Amino acid sequence: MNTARHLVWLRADLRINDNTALAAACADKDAAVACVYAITPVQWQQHDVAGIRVDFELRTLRALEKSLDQLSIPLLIIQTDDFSGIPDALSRLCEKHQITAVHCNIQYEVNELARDAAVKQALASKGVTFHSHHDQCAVTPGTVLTNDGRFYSVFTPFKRNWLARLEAGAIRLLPIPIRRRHRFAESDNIPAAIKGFDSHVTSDITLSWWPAGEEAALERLTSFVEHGLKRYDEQRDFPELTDNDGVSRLSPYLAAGSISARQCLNAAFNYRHQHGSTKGVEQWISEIGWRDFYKHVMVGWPRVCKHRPFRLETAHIPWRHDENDFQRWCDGQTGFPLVDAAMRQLRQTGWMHNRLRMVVAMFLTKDLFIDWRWGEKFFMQHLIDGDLSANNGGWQWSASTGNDAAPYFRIFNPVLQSERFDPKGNFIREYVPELQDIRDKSIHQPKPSLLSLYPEPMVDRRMVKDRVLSHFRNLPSLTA
DNA sequence: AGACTCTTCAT
DNA sequence: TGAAGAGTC
Ligand SMILES: Cc1cc2nc3c(=O)[nH]c(=O)nc-3n(C[C@H](O)[C@H](O)[C@H](O)COP(=O)(O)OP(=O)(O)OC[C@H]3O[C@@H](n4cnc5c(N)ncnc54)[C@H](O)[C@@H]3O)c2cc1C
Repeated sequence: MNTARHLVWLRADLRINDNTALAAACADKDAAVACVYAITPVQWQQHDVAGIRVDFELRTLRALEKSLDQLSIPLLIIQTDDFSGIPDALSRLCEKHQITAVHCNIQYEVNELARDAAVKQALASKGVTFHSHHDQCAVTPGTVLTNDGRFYSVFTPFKRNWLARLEAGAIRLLPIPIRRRHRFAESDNIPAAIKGFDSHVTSDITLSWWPAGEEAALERLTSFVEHGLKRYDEQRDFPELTDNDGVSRLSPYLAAGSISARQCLNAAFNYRHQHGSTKGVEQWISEIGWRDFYKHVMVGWPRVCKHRPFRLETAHIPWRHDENDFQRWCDGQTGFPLVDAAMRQLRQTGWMHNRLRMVVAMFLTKDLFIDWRWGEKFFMQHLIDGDLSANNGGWQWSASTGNDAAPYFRIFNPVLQSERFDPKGNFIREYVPELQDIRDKSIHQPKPSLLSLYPEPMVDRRMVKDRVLSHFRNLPSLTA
């Protein structure tokens, strides 16, 4: 008798726990199942995927291959330059192995949706069915709507509705599928590296901060829930507490899909059930809410995928395109210690603390008045957790071009932010060795010195607010 | 998820 | 002299 053969196309869901597409493909206990992953270097280049993110993903795949093997599910690899080659590559794969159904979890970005539509069509012409599942968000985009049936553009009411939906029923995590009885292929080799995507981060930091795979993700979650969750609200704004579980550092695992947002929420809800609610738990649940929120916004307003501002009236703001100033920001040579420490953290570790992402993004877009899209791109090129919706959301928040963004007149002062959130200068000293010997408060704004290698502040903050106001003050109000 | 200035009122 | 609150952007 012929057993059914199903394919799971893995993308941003590199796990066997709580994976909707994988579970669907395995629902038929007798079906033989294979997974496939597509390497698309030219597309990645166009999407500014960071080398360290590719490296992380390849390492994740190696761990995943082992756990899939336990289920008697091979992991296949296809490679095409960009998305346009995928319909053909998948069709041929299905033909070769007589696969009749392909499952995947939806990615909501514009290019990814177009890619999937083309794949569906190509497969249909070969008699192969294509099933795309909602999986990435804790609550499915399009199902959290305002009373008049529109997507929320403001977080607070969104969150109220979103949370009510989650709390209405228990979160049910999908189990690991049972082992297959039949196997129709062997796993392909997973390349150790992809040309053009070298990680900019040293291997010792990579190994200590970013162990890859599902198990590593679950360990990170467990450690954070145990040590950080309760006091998250008090610790989350202090970058120096990162190594003490001040924040979860789960973002790369969520971006690669080594862990699901549902698994994270489930852990938080369980903790709340056992130990009672704290501000910390509620705040962290809220952060997972932001992740869902920005994905929902992207579905409701796809223009944010296309370098366009959410607030259309800000489309013609004459942002500066000054290469030299931009380069100093990229290099962490602005002369503002906290900004520079943050940018160097990004380059040294592939990650940056949330408070600092806001500080450096606000500095680039407001103090330097440089185009937020330049910063968005640079972040994508260096972040291990680079994610279009969260990154775009964060940049448009900072630039005041987004939905529910920072009001244009509410500009961070990087020196005050430094005094408040790195009071002892511990974080600055960790990443800016030139300032290592400054032990007192002056580290937030070092006195200019001819002997110092550290640069003087690159901008006179007294003119910053006037410039921003002059461009934002008289914007027409457009809606769409 | 701010910063700044000005006023008031208690030392 | 400065803490606290209000108003402004
Ligand atoms: C300018 C800017 C750019 C950003 N770019 C990205 C990005 O490319 N990828 C990314 O995952 N996050 C991005 N963020 C959001 C946030 O900074 C990171 O998710 C967070 O710092 C990751 O650290 P963590 O896992 O320890 O977070 P935690 O504080 O432990 O939060 C848990 C999880 O909640 C989610 N989350 C938290 N805050 C946000 C947020 N503001 N928006 C969306 N999701 C959030 C993340 O998935 C995170 O892993 C950006 C923020 C800003 C201001």
